Amino acid sequence: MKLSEGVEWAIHSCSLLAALPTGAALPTRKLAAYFELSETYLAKNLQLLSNADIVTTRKGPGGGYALAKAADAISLLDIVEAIEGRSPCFSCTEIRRRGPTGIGDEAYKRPCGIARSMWKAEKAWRDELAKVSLHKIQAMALEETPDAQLEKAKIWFEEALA
Amino acid sequence: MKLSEGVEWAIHSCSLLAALPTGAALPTRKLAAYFELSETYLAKNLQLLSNADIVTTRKGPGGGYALAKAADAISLLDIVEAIEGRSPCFSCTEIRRRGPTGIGDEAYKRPCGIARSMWKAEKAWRDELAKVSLHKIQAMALEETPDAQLEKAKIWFEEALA
DNA sequence: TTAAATATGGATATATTTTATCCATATAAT
DNA sequence: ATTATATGGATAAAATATATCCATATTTAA
Repeated sequence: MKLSEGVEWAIHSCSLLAALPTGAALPTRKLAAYFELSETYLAKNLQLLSNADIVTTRKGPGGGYALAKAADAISLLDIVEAIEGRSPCFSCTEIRRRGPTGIGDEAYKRPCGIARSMWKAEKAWRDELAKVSLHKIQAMALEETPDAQLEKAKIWFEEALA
Repeated sequence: MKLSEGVEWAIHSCSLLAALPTGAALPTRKLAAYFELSETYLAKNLQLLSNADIVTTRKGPGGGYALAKAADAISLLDIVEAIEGRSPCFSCTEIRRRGPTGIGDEAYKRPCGIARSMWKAEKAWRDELAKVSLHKIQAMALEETPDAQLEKAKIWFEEALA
Protein backbone atom coordinates (compact mmCIF):
# COMPACT_ATOMS: atom_id res chain seq x y z
CA MET A 1 0.00 0.00 0.00
CA LYS A 2 2.62 2.49 -1.07
CA LEU A 3 2.21 5.25 -3.56
CA SER A 4 4.91 5.35 -6.19
CA GLU A 5 7.65 7.84 -5.54
CA GLY A 6 6.74 9.24 -8.94
CA VAL A 7 3.67 10.82 -7.34
CA GLU A 8 5.81 13.02 -5.13
CA TRP A 9 8.04 13.94 -8.05
CA ALA A 10 5.09 14.71 -10.29
CA ILE A 11 3.35 16.97 -7.80
CA HIS A 12 6.50 18.93 -7.03
CA SER A 13 7.25 19.21 -10.74
CA CYS A 14 3.76 20.48 -11.50
CA SER A 15 4.01 22.95 -8.66
CA LEU A 16 7.20 24.26 -10.18
CA LEU A 17 5.66 24.43 -13.65
CA ALA A 18 2.81 26.42 -12.15
CA ALA A 19 5.32 29.14 -11.36
CA LEU A 20 6.46 29.50 -14.98
CA PRO A 21 5.72 32.70 -16.87
CA THR A 22 3.17 32.27 -19.66
CA GLY A 23 4.70 30.66 -22.73
CA ALA A 24 7.77 29.36 -20.94
CA ALA A 25 8.66 25.70 -20.58
CA LEU A 26 11.14 23.58 -18.64
CA PRO A 27 12.76 20.47 -20.13
CA THR A 28 13.25 17.23 -18.22
CA ARG A 29 16.91 17.99 -17.70
CA LYS A 30 16.27 21.21 -15.84
CA LEU A 31 13.35 19.87 -13.83
CA ALA A 32 15.47 16.91 -12.74
CA ALA A 33 18.33 19.23 -11.87
CA TYR A 34 16.10 21.46 -9.78
CA PHE A 35 15.10 18.58 -7.51
CA GLU A 36 18.23 16.50 -8.02
CA LEU A 37 16.27 13.58 -9.43
CA SER A 38 17.09 10.85 -11.90
CA GLU A 39 16.55 12.46 -15.27
CA THR A 40 15.52 9.33 -17.15
CA TYR A 41 13.07 8.18 -14.56
CA LEU A 42 11.55 11.61 -14.13
CA ALA A 43 11.11 11.62 -17.91
CA LYS A 44 8.93 8.54 -17.63
CA ASN A 45 6.74 10.20 -15.03
CA LEU A 46 6.46 13.39 -17.04
CA GLN A 47 5.32 11.27 -19.95
CA LEU A 48 2.46 10.00 -17.82
CA LEU A 49 1.49 13.57 -17.01
CA SER A 50 1.65 14.38 -20.68
CA ASN A 51 -0.56 11.45 -21.63
CA ALA A 52 -3.04 12.55 -19.00
CA ASP A 53 -3.16 16.05 -20.47
CA ILE A 54 -1.91 17.65 -17.31
CA VAL A 55 1.14 19.08 -19.03
CA THR A 56 1.82 20.02 -22.61
CA THR A 57 5.12 19.55 -24.32
CA ARG A 58 7.16 21.28 -26.95
CA LYS A 59 9.95 19.40 -28.63
CA GLY A 60 13.18 20.86 -29.80
CA PRO A 61 15.48 23.53 -28.44
CA GLY A 62 13.78 25.83 -25.99
CA GLY A 63 11.03 23.26 -25.57
CA GLY A 64 10.02 21.24 -22.55
CA TYR A 65 7.03 20.98 -20.26
CA ALA A 66 4.39 23.45 -19.19
CA LEU A 67 1.01 23.06 -17.53
CA ALA A 68 -1.74 22.16 -19.99
CA LYS A 69 -4.34 24.19 -18.10
CA ALA A 70 -4.78 26.64 -15.28
CA ALA A 71 -3.36 25.53 -11.95
CA ASP A 72 -6.76 25.71 -10.34
CA ALA A 73 -8.14 23.32 -12.95
CA ILE A 74 -5.67 20.60 -11.92
CA SER A 75 -6.20 18.63 -8.73
CA LEU A 76 -3.97 16.34 -6.73
CA LEU A 77 -6.28 13.54 -7.76
CA ASP A 78 -5.57 14.26 -11.43
CA ILE A 79 -1.86 13.95 -10.80
CA VAL A 80 -2.09 10.90 -8.56
CA GLU A 81 -4.27 9.10 -11.08
CA ALA A 82 -2.01 10.05 -13.95
CA ILE A 83 0.92 8.39 -12.21
CA GLU A 84 -0.75 5.56 -10.33
CA GLY A 85 -3.56 4.73 -12.68
CA ARG A 86 -7.23 4.63 -11.97
CA SER A 87 -7.74 1.10 -10.76
CA PRO A 88 -9.02 0.70 -7.21
CA CYS A 89 -6.55 -0.03 -4.42
CA PHE A 90 -8.78 -2.75 -3.05
CA SER A 91 -9.45 -5.42 -5.56
CA CYS A 92 -12.22 -7.88 -4.77
CA THR A 93 -11.57 -11.41 -5.96
CA GLU A 94 -14.98 -12.64 -4.86
CA ILE A 95 -13.69 -15.29 -2.53
CA ARG A 96 -17.19 -15.52 -1.07
CA ARG A 97 -18.19 -17.49 -4.16
CA ARG A 98 -15.49 -20.07 -3.73
CA GLY A 99 -15.10 -23.07 -1.51
CA PRO A 100 -17.65 -25.66 -0.42
CA THR A 101 -20.44 -23.18 0.31
CA GLY A 102 -20.13 -21.14 -2.87
CA ILE A 103 -22.96 -21.24 -5.35
CA GLY A 104 -23.38 -20.12 -8.96
CA ASP A 105 -22.12 -16.70 -9.97
CA GLU A 106 -25.57 -15.55 -11.04
CA ALA A 107 -26.71 -15.65 -7.40
CA TYR A 108 -24.52 -12.71 -6.40
CA LYS A 109 -26.32 -9.59 -7.43
CA ARG A 110 -23.85 -6.90 -6.39
CA PRO A 111 -20.41 -6.49 -4.81
CA CYS A 112 -20.22 -7.70 -1.23
CA GLY A 113 -20.36 -5.38 1.77
CA ILE A 114 -16.64 -5.72 2.27
CA ALA A 115 -15.82 -4.49 -1.22
CA ARG A 116 -18.42 -1.73 -0.99
CA SER A 117 -16.99 -0.53 2.31
CA MET A 118 -13.43 -0.59 1.06
CA TRP A 119 -14.38 1.29 -2.08
CA LYS A 120 -16.32 3.84 -0.11
CA ALA A 121 -13.26 4.62 1.97
CA GLU A 122 -11.23 4.87 -1.18
CA LYS A 123 -13.73 7.34 -2.55
CA ALA A 124 -13.29 9.48 0.55
CA TRP A 125 -9.57 9.54 -0.19
CA ARG A 126 -10.07 10.48 -3.81
CA ASP A 127 -12.66 13.11 -2.96
CA GLU A 128 -10.22 14.71 -0.57
CA LEU A 129 -7.49 14.71 -3.20
CA ALA A 130 -9.87 16.18 -5.76
CA LYS A 131 -10.51 19.09 -3.41
CA VAL A 132 -6.91 20.24 -3.50
CA SER A 133 -5.95 22.21 -6.58
CA LEU A 134 -2.46 22.72 -7.84
CA HIS A 135 -3.10 26.40 -7.34
CA LYS A 136 -3.56 25.77 -3.63
CA ILE A 137 -0.42 23.64 -3.51
CA GLN A 138 1.54 26.39 -5.15
CA ALA A 139 0.13 29.01 -2.81
CA MET A 140 1.10 26.94 0.21
CA ALA A 141 4.57 26.39 -1.19
CA LEU A 142 5.02 30.07 -1.84
CA GLU A 143 3.99 30.89 1.68
CA GLU A 144 6.04 28.31 3.50
CA THR A 145 9.24 28.20 1.47
CA PRO A 146 12.01 29.88 3.42
CA ASP A 147 12.97 33.28 2.03
CA ALA A 148 16.52 32.15 1.43
CA GLN A 149 15.26 29.43 -0.88
CA LEU A 150 12.84 31.75 -2.65
CA GLU A 151 15.72 34.01 -3.55
CA LYS A 152 17.84 31.17 -4.87
CA ALA A 153 14.86 29.90 -6.83
CA LYS A 154 14.33 33.30 -8.39
CA ILE A 155 17.90 33.35 -9.65
CA TRP A 156 17.68 29.73 -10.79
CA PHE A 157 14.58 30.52 -12.82
CA GLU A 158 16.17 33.53 -14.50
CA GLU A 159 19.06 31.40 -15.59
CA ALA A 160 16.91 28.43 -16.60
CA LEU A 161 14.62 30.54 -18.75
CA ALA A 162 17.32 32.72 -20.27
CA MET B 1 -0.97 1.58 -4.78
CA LYS B 2 -2.44 -1.84 -4.28
CA LEU B 3 -3.63 -3.30 -1.04
CA SER B 4 -2.28 -6.76 -0.39
CA GLU B 5 -4.64 -9.57 -1.20
CA GLY B 6 -4.18 -10.59 2.40
CA VAL B 7 -6.46 -7.72 3.39
CA GLU B 8 -9.38 -9.29 1.56
CA TRP B 9 -8.63 -12.69 3.03
CA ALA B 10 -8.31 -11.28 6.54
CA ILE B 11 -11.58 -9.38 6.46
CA HIS B 12 -13.50 -12.34 5.11
CA SER B 13 -11.87 -14.59 7.67
CA CYS B 14 -12.74 -12.26 10.52
CA SER B 15 -16.28 -12.01 9.27
CA LEU B 16 -16.51 -15.77 9.36
CA LEU B 17 -15.00 -15.92 12.83
CA ALA B 18 -17.58 -13.40 13.96
CA ALA B 19 -20.22 -16.01 13.24
CA LEU B 20 -18.68 -18.60 15.55
CA PRO B 21 -20.52 -19.66 18.70
CA THR B 22 -18.85 -18.49 21.90
CA GLY B 23 -15.88 -20.63 22.81
CA ALA B 24 -15.51 -22.16 19.38
CA ALA B 25 -12.47 -21.75 17.13
CA LEU B 26 -11.50 -22.49 13.53
CA PRO B 27 -8.01 -23.64 12.60
CA THR B 28 -6.16 -22.35 9.56
CA ARG B 29 -6.89 -25.50 7.63
CA LYS B 30 -10.64 -25.09 7.88
CA LEU B 31 -10.62 -21.36 7.24
CA ALA B 32 -8.52 -21.90 4.14
CA ALA B 33 -10.83 -24.67 3.00
CA TYR B 34 -13.90 -22.50 3.45
CA PHE B 35 -12.59 -19.88 1.04
CA GLU B 36 -10.42 -22.22 -1.00
CA LEU B 37 -7.26 -20.26 -0.16
CA SER B 38 -3.62 -21.22 0.16
CA GLU B 39 -3.38 -22.62 3.66
CA THR B 40 0.23 -21.62 4.31
CA TYR B 41 -0.18 -18.09 3.10
CA LEU B 42 -3.42 -17.58 4.95
CA ALA B 43 -1.55 -18.77 8.04
CA LYS B 44 0.88 -15.87 7.62
CA ASN B 45 -1.94 -13.38 7.45
CA LEU B 46 -3.70 -14.89 10.44
CA GLN B 47 -0.47 -14.52 12.34
CA LEU B 48 -0.57 -10.79 11.62
CA LEU B 49 -4.11 -10.63 12.98
CA SER B 50 -2.96 -12.52 16.02
CA ASN B 51 -0.04 -10.17 16.64
CA ALA B 52 -2.43 -7.24 16.34
CA ASP B 53 -4.72 -8.78 18.95
CA ILE B 54 -7.63 -8.98 16.60
CA VAL B 55 -7.87 -12.72 16.98
CA THR B 56 -6.86 -15.07 19.75
CA THR B 57 -5.45 -18.50 19.20
CA ARG B 58 -5.56 -21.84 20.90
CA LYS B 59 -2.98 -24.41 19.98
CA GLY B 60 -3.53 -28.11 19.84
CA PRO B 61 -6.43 -30.31 18.82
CA GLY B 62 -9.73 -28.43 18.75
CA GLY B 63 -7.80 -25.19 18.74
CA GLY B 64 -7.58 -22.47 16.13
CA TYR B 65 -8.62 -18.87 15.77
CA ALA B 66 -11.43 -16.83 17.28
CA LEU B 67 -12.05 -13.11 17.56
CA ALA B 68 -10.17 -11.51 20.40
CA LYS B 69 -12.98 -9.05 21.13
CA ALA B 70 -16.55 -8.21 20.22
CA ALA B 71 -17.19 -7.74 16.51
CA ASP B 72 -18.29 -4.17 17.08
CA ALA B 73 -14.98 -3.37 18.75
CA ILE B 74 -13.05 -4.32 15.61
CA SER B 75 -12.96 -1.98 12.62
CA LEU B 76 -11.91 -2.42 9.03
CA LEU B 77 -9.06 -0.07 9.81
CA ASP B 78 -7.82 -2.40 12.55
CA ILE B 79 -7.69 -5.26 10.10
CA VAL B 80 -6.19 -3.26 7.24
CA GLU B 81 -3.48 -1.92 9.50
CA ALA B 82 -2.75 -5.34 10.94
CA ILE B 83 -2.06 -6.68 7.46
CA GLU B 84 -0.62 -3.64 5.70
CA GLY B 85 1.16 -1.97 8.55
CA ARG B 86 0.70 1.54 9.82
CA SER B 87 3.09 3.51 7.69
CA PRO B 88 1.61 6.21 5.48
CA CYS B 89 0.95 5.45 1.81
CA PHE B 90 2.52 8.73 0.78
CA SER B 91 6.04 9.04 1.93
CA CYS B 92 7.65 12.45 1.70
CA THR B 93 11.32 12.40 0.80
CA GLU B 94 11.70 16.15 1.17
CA ILE B 95 12.85 16.75 -2.36
CA ARG B 96 12.18 20.45 -1.79
CA ARG B 97 15.38 20.58 0.25
CA ARG B 98 17.51 19.15 -2.52
CA GLY B 99 19.02 20.59 -5.63
CA PRO B 100 20.60 23.98 -6.27
CA THR B 101 17.96 25.99 -4.39
CA GLY B 102 17.83 23.82 -1.28
CA ILE B 103 19.03 25.28 1.98
CA GLY B 104 19.83 23.84 5.40
CA ASP B 105 17.42 21.34 6.95
CA GLU B 106 16.80 23.56 9.97
CA ALA B 107 15.03 26.08 7.72
CA TYR B 108 12.09 23.77 7.08
CA LYS B 109 9.81 24.03 10.05
CA ARG B 110 7.08 21.57 9.13
CA PRO B 111 6.09 19.12 6.40
CA CYS B 112 5.37 20.79 3.08
CA GLY B 113 1.86 21.49 1.82
CA ILE B 114 2.06 18.57 -0.57
CA ALA B 115 2.79 16.08 2.18
CA ARG B 116 0.16 17.63 4.44
CA SER B 117 -2.47 17.42 1.72
CA MET B 118 -1.62 13.84 0.86
CA TRP B 119 -1.72 12.83 4.51
CA LYS B 120 -5.01 14.59 5.04
CA ALA B 121 -6.57 12.58 2.23
CA GLU B 122 -5.11 9.45 3.71
CA LYS B 123 -6.68 10.33 7.03
CA ALA B 124 -10.06 10.61 5.34
CA TRP B 125 -9.56 7.08 4.06
CA ARG B 126 -8.56 5.75 7.46
CA ASP B 127 -11.40 7.57 9.19
CA GLU B 128 -13.86 6.00 6.82
CA LEU B 129 -12.41 2.55 7.45
CA ALA B 130 -12.52 3.13 11.18
CA LYS B 131 -16.23 3.82 10.95
CA VAL B 132 -17.02 0.35 9.69
CA SER B 133 -17.14 -2.32 12.36
CA LEU B 134 -16.79 -6.01 11.76
CA HIS B 135 -20.24 -6.29 13.24
CA LYS B 136 -21.59 -4.18 10.41
CA ILE B 137 -19.67 -6.23 7.85
CA GLN B 138 -21.14 -9.40 9.26
CA ALA B 139 -24.64 -7.95 9.28
CA MET B 140 -24.30 -6.94 5.63
CA ALA B 141 -22.98 -10.37 4.72
CA LEU B 142 -25.82 -12.07 6.52
CA GLU B 143 -28.33 -9.98 4.70
CA GLU B 144 -26.93 -10.26 1.22
CA THR B 145 -25.67 -13.82 1.14
CA PRO B 146 -27.98 -15.89 -1.03
CA ASP B 147 -30.16 -18.27 0.95
CA ALA B 148 -28.73 -21.26 -0.84
CA GLN B 149 -25.28 -20.35 0.43
CA LEU B 150 -26.49 -19.64 3.94
CA GLU B 151 -27.88 -23.17 4.12
CA LYS B 152 -24.68 -24.73 2.88
CA ALA B 153 -22.74 -22.60 5.35
CA LYS B 154 -24.90 -23.77 8.21
CA ILE B 155 -24.17 -27.38 7.40
CA TRP B 156 -20.49 -26.64 6.87
CA PHE B 157 -20.29 -25.02 10.30
CA GLU B 158 -21.97 -27.94 12.03
CA GLU B 159 -19.44 -30.27 10.52
CA ALA B 160 -16.47 -27.99 11.11
CA LEU B 161 -17.29 -27.52 14.77
CA ALA B 162 -18.31 -31.09 15.49
C1' DT C 1 1.65 -39.95 29.57
C1' DT C 2 1.74 -40.16 24.89
C1' DA C 3 0.29 -38.94 20.32
C1' DA C 4 -1.86 -35.80 17.43
C1' DA C 5 -3.18 -31.21 16.16
C1' DT C 6 -2.24 -26.78 16.12
C1' DA C 7 0.15 -21.91 16.06
C1' DT C 8 4.67 -19.48 15.64
C1' DG C 9 8.66 -17.56 13.65
C1' DG C 10 12.45 -18.07 10.60
C1' DA C 11 14.28 -19.15 6.29
C1' DT C 12 13.74 -19.37 1.65
C1' DA C 13 11.89 -19.42 -3.05
C1' DT C 14 9.11 -17.39 -6.75
C1' DA C 15 6.42 -13.90 -9.01
C1' DT C 16 5.22 -9.33 -9.62
C1' DT C 17 5.90 -4.51 -9.41
C1' DT C 18 8.67 -0.54 -9.01
C1' DT C 19 12.53 1.86 -10.15
C1' DA C 20 15.82 2.99 -13.48
C1' DT C 21 18.33 3.15 -17.81
C1' DC C 22 19.06 3.09 -22.72
C1' DC C 23 18.05 3.62 -27.43
C1' DA C 24 15.86 4.59 -31.85
C1' DT C 25 12.73 7.80 -33.64
C1' DA C 26 10.08 11.96 -34.35
C1' DT C 27 9.85 16.81 -34.05
C1' DA C 28 10.90 21.55 -33.52
C1' DA C 29 14.03 25.62 -33.18
C1' DT C 30 18.03 28.08 -34.54
C1' DA D 1 21.98 20.97 -41.00
C1' DT D 2 22.57 20.67 -36.38
C1' DT D 3 21.08 20.63 -31.91
C1' DA D 4 17.76 20.01 -28.28
C1' DT D 5 13.99 17.97 -27.01
C1' DA D 6 9.88 14.45 -26.13
C1' DT D 7 8.15 9.64 -27.06
C1' DG D 8 7.64 4.82 -26.72
C1' DG D 9 9.75 0.39 -26.54
C1' DA D 10 12.88 -2.69 -24.64
C1' DT D 11 15.36 -4.11 -20.97
C1' DA D 12 17.69 -4.50 -16.46
C1' DA D 13 17.98 -4.18 -11.51
C1' DA D 14 15.96 -3.65 -7.06
C1' DA D 15 12.25 -4.02 -4.00
C1' DT D 16 8.06 -6.07 -2.54
C1' DA D 17 4.35 -9.39 -2.45
C1' DT D 18 3.13 -13.99 -2.63
C1' DA D 19 3.87 -18.56 -1.29
C1' DT D 20 6.01 -22.59 0.84
C1' DC D 21 8.56 -25.27 4.16
C1' DC D 22 10.42 -26.52 8.45
C1' DA D 23 11.74 -26.79 13.31
C1' DT D 24 9.72 -25.76 17.58
C1' DA D 25 6.47 -24.92 21.22
C1' DT D 26 2.09 -25.71 23.03
C1' DT D 27 -2.20 -27.75 24.00
C1' DT D 28 -5.75 -31.14 23.80
C1' DA D 29 -7.56 -35.59 23.77
C1' DA D 30 -7.08 -40.33 24.15
